[in-house]
Amino acid sequence: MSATKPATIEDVALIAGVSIATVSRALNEPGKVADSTRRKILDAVAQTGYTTNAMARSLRMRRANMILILAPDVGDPNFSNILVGLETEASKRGYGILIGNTQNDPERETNYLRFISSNQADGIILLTGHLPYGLEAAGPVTRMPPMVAVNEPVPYAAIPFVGVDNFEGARVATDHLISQGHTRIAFIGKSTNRAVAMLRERGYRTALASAGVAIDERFVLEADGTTESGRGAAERMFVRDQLPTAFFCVNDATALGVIIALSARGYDLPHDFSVMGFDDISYASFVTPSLTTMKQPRLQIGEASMDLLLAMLEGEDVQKREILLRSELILRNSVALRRD
Amino acid sequence: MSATKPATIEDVALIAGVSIATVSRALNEPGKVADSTRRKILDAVAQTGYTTNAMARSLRMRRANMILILAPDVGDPNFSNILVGLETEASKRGYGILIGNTQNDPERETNYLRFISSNQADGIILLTGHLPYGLEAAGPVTRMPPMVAVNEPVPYAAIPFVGVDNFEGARVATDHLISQGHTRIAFIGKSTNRAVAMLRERGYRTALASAGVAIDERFVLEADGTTESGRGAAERMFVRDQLPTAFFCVNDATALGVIIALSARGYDLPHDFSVMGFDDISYASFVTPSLTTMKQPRLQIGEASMDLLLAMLEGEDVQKREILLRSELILRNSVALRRD
DNA sequence: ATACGGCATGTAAAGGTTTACACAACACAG
DNA sequence: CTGTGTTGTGTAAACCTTTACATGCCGTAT
Repeated sequence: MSATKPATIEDVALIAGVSIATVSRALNEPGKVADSTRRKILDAVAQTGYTTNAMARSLRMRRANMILILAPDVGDPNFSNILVGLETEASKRGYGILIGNTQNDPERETNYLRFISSNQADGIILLTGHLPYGLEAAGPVTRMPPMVAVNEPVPYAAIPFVGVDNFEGARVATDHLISQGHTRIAFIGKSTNRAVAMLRERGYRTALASAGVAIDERFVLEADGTTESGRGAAERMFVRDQLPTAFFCVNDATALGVIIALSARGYDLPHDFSVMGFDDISYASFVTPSLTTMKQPRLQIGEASMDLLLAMLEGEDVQKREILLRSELILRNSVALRRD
Repeated sequence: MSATKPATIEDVALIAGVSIATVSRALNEPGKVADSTRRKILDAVAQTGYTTNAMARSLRMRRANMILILAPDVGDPNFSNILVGLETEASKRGYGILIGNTQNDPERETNYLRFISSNQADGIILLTGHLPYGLEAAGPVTRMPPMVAVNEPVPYAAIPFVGVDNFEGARVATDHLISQGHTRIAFIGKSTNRAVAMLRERGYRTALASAGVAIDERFVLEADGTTESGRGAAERMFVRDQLPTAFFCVNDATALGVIIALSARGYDLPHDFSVMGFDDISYASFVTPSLTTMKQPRLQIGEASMDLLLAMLEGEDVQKREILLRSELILRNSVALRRD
C-alpha cells in the first residue's frame, strides 16, 4: 500500500483529520498544538513514513541548513581532522556540509559561490586564507554571506577567525629547544606573505629575545612550507661557515625535508642536530627520528569554527571575533640535549 | 539601485518584456527560443545579476543535483584523494557533494539518510562497505536511491562497485617479492570478513602457487589492518622456529607496524627482511626504509565512481556493474634481494 | 450580560521554478 | 482559399512547505 510518491504534509493532515498548518506546527513548534491532536498527527506521520521535503522548506524559509566549506585541498593531511570536527558539529546541530575543493583556482572559487547565491548554503567556512574570488564582484557588502576563517586568517577583512595561537605555540616550541641547551637555533620557513608563518617567526624571535639570545639572521631561512622547500633550505644552510645546533621549522612538512636532508648527509639525529616541527601531522610519529612538534587541536578547531559560524547564522550576537586555541608540545625523538 | 532581495525570474522577464516561461527556456534550452529574444533575456540577466534559485528548481524538478558521500572517516589518509576525485568529477558536471562522516555509528548513518528522503541528495557514494543502516527499514526496494560502492564492495547486495583490482594487485606484489628471490613470504593481515583483505590474500596465494612455492600456513597471520595490529603480528611471528625472509602486508598501515617491530628488534631493513605494503598512503615514502608498495589510483577511483553514479542518475543504462582499476608497483627501499 | 483575552485551529498566500497545454502567426501544400 | 505543420511564446498548474491573519470557542473580569 506504500505510495509510489513519498508522502506529503497533506497526506498526513488528511489522515490525522486536521489542516496542514496544524501538522506543520505539531512538527516544528510542538508547544503550540494540543496534546491530543499532536498524538494523532505523530501517528499519521509514522503511518505514512512522512519526511518533510527539505527543498520546499528551504524555499519557503530562505535558508538551507547547509554550510559551504572552501578548502584549497581537502586531501591535505592538515585539513583532515578539521573537516571531521566541522562535520561533527554541523551534524550535531542539524546542518549539512557541502565541500568545495578549490585547488586555489579562482574560477572554481567563483563557481562555488553559486551555492550561496542560489540559496543552497547559508554560510561559508574559509580554509583558503583569502576571500573567495569573485565575491566582491557578486554584489554590495550587504550580500556578503556569514563567513568564518579557519587556520589561515584572511588579511584586510573583518572575518572572524578560529585557529591555533601560532605566536604562542612557536614561543613554546622555541623555549623547549632553549631548555635543551640550544642557543644557535635556526628558523626554517620565513615568509613575507603567509600570515601563519609570520606569526610563528615572531614567536621564535620573542622566545629567543626573552632568553637573552641574540638572533643570527643567517639562521633565518625562507621556505614555502613544503617538504621540498625544507630540504632545500637545509642544504643552503651548509654553505655557511657556522651551523646551528637546532632547527625550528615552520611546519612538520618542512621539518621532514630538513630531516631528510640531514640524514642524507649522514648525520645522526637527534645526536648531531635537533629538529622541531609544528602541526603534528599524521606521519610525524612515523618519521625516523619521530618528530617533536606542536600539536594542533584540529578536531577542536573544526568544532569551534563551525560553532561560531552557526551562532552567527542563528543571530546570536557574536562578540568574539577571534578564537585562539592552544597547541600542545609533543615530545618525541627529534630533539635532544645539546651535545657539542 | 541593487535590490535588497535577489532578482527572480520574474524581474528578468519584466525587463526583457517576455514571460517567465520564455526566460526559463532561454536559460535551459536555448534552442527553443528565438535568437533576438534570447539576447534581450541575457541582457536582462546580466543587468539584474539573476541566479536561479536552486531550492525552487529542485522542488519543482524533484532533484537536487547533489550527491551524498558516506564514509566511516573522512580524515582517513586512504580516502583523501578519493574525495578529491569525487569532488572534481561532480563539480565538473554541475553537482555538489555533501559529506557524511559516519564513524561507523548506525545512528549517524540512519540520520544521513534524511538527505535522501528529504530530496536533498539524489544518490549515494558508499565508502563504508555496507548498506547504510536504516535503509531497508526506510521503505520498499523501489525507494532505494542510486548508489555506488567505492573501495570496499558491499556484500550480498547488487551495488555497482568501483575500486582497485585487489586480487591482481596482490599477485603483482607477491610476484615482485618472488622475483627478488624470496620464497618464505609471510602474509600479514588475514581476515575472514573484510572482502578487500580476502581478495589480497587470494592474490598472494595464487602468485605463490603459480611460482610452484608451497605456502607455509604458519606464515599467514591475522591482523585487522591497523599499524598496531601489524606490529603485533610481527611479534607473534618471532615465537616461531622458522622465519620468513619477506613480509607481504595487507596494507601500508600494517606494513608500517611490521617495520616498526622489526626495527625495534634491531634488524637492518631491507637487508635482513623485505617488507611490502599495499595502498601507497601518503607517508609510505617517509618511513625508513621507504615502503615498496602497490599504488592505488585514488584520484581515478574517485572520478570513475562519481562518473558511474551520475550516469546512473541521468538514466544512462549502466552495463558495467564493476569497474576495477589497476594498481601500480612502486619500488622503494623496503624490498631487496634475498640475502640469506 | 457584555467585553475581552487566550488558546487551538483553519484559510490562504507566498516562496521561485519548470513545463504541459494552449494559442497565434506564419509558411506551404493541396 | 482551406488545411496542416512548424515555430515561438504565453498561461497556469504543480512542486511542498511555513506563517500571517482570521475564526471560533471558552473562561473570566467587569
